[in-house]
Amino acid sequence: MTPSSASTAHTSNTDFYASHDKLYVATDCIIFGFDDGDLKLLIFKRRVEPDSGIWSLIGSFVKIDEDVDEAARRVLKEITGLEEIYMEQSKTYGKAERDPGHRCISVAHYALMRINDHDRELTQSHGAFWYTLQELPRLALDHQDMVRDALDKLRRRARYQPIGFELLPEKFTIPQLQKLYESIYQRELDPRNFRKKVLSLKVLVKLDEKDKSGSKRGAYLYRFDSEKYQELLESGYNFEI
Amino acid sequence: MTPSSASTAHTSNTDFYASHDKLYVATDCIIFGFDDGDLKLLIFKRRVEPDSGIWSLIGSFVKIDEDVDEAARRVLKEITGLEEIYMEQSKTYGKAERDPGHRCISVAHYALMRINDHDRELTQSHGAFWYTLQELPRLALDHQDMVRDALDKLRRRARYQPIGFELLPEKFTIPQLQKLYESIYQRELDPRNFRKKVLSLKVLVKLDEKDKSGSKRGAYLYRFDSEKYQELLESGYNFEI
DNA sequence: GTTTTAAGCGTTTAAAATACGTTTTTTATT
DNA sequence: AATAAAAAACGTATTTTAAACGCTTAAAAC
Repeated sequence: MTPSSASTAHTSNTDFYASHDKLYVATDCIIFGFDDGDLKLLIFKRRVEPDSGIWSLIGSFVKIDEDVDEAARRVLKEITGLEEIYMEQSKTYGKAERDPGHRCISVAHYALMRINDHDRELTQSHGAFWYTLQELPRLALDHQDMVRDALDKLRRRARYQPIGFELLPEKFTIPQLQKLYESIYQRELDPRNFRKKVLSLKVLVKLDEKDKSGSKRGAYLYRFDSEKYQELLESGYNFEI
Repeated sequence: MTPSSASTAHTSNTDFYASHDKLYVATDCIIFGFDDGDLKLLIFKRRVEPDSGIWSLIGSFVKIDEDVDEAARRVLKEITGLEEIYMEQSKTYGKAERDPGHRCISVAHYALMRINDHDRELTQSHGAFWYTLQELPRLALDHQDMVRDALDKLRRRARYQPIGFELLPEKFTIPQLQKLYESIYQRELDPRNFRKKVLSLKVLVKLDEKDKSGSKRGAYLYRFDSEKYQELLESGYNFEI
């Protein structure tokens, strides 16, 4: 009855496991999106009792034959209809008392997605809505901590991996990209220095189109060149923004 | 029967949980130590069947009423006899097939400790030994991945948090500190620039003692001033090495 | 006393970050 | 039709930080 992973335990005493038929494992998703110049979070208003009306992250139990990250992808698909979403494991929340009444460990994941991409009706039919970080209501359980920690990880990772592009449409302008980084780091950046910096990374391709929605003059559209980025990585380059 | 954390699931369909009485949660510890100029890892040779003789990380099941990080601390104490060890959650390993035969999710933690501090007899009585990263034998299950990922996280974190000091004795010399960073990053550093950099951080206190073990001339001992570090942090300073 | 070795202090050069000026393109206004 | 307004795009100067390298010092070994 000793599973071979737990066989790594240096004690072979596993009899406390007799009562372990009540340990649940779940996953909760911190879903980030960028729209209207603001970083937003997709949260969910429960419609069923108990706790109907309380905002929380979207989650689910992990099935017995399912990878934990697969469970997170399943949740994302159910709520957004999308399969190819950038996702990272954030942190596992394992306090014995974090969920009153039951022992449940949650493996949080954060996801980055383009808000326009997904089926707005589907999310609304689930009672899910986008909130800016400023407007965010109080969340259930330790979900507040989950958001804080995920944001922290997102900020750190965005500095050395080009994950920002996951939040923008395929084609975007430099000023749009700047607004994204400003909303992630919650501080203003100098437009001239920002432009210089991102163009020096050599992973953006300038297109012949302009986007006129943001200004009179319009700004050139760019796209992220992931092949070029891979090449650069392989030649020992390190991205940093 | 719906736990309220999983109540964050937007689906109330929880009947797949019927078979969940066989989902185990464990923790495995990646224990780093620094000795003799080298970064080392404490690993464990199983003495009992099955898998006797296979090297692996040290781990244990999480008890039903125990915080996950508490479980990791318990493991650390059992194997080293120490309670106050620096520890961070690393990552959760949740592939359904990671442990042949049983469904077991493992929440890995990495720990940093001073090798001389701990009870060598205790570790040896558990069949645990220190190995350098170069000498590391093949490990059981996905423990190889756990080591790689933990090392990656350690490297990233060591750049912006003064965690290196957890691996050194209370009093240490600048050249010792340099060797530590060299062994973490696996590359040589210029001693003159390194000295300049760490002293500019203003968190080391020079003592009136010298350590003569490393050279004829001897090098001044320093200690890390954690109060000063906290002060600096609060005044918006950010440590970076 | 001379050699050897690492510690400790310093300077020079290169690169990166920051601050800020100017021109360009287009729409709106008079 | 001329002009003002606003953001985009490009450029330069300054400051800060990182990298490269020289020299002196202290103490043991010969």
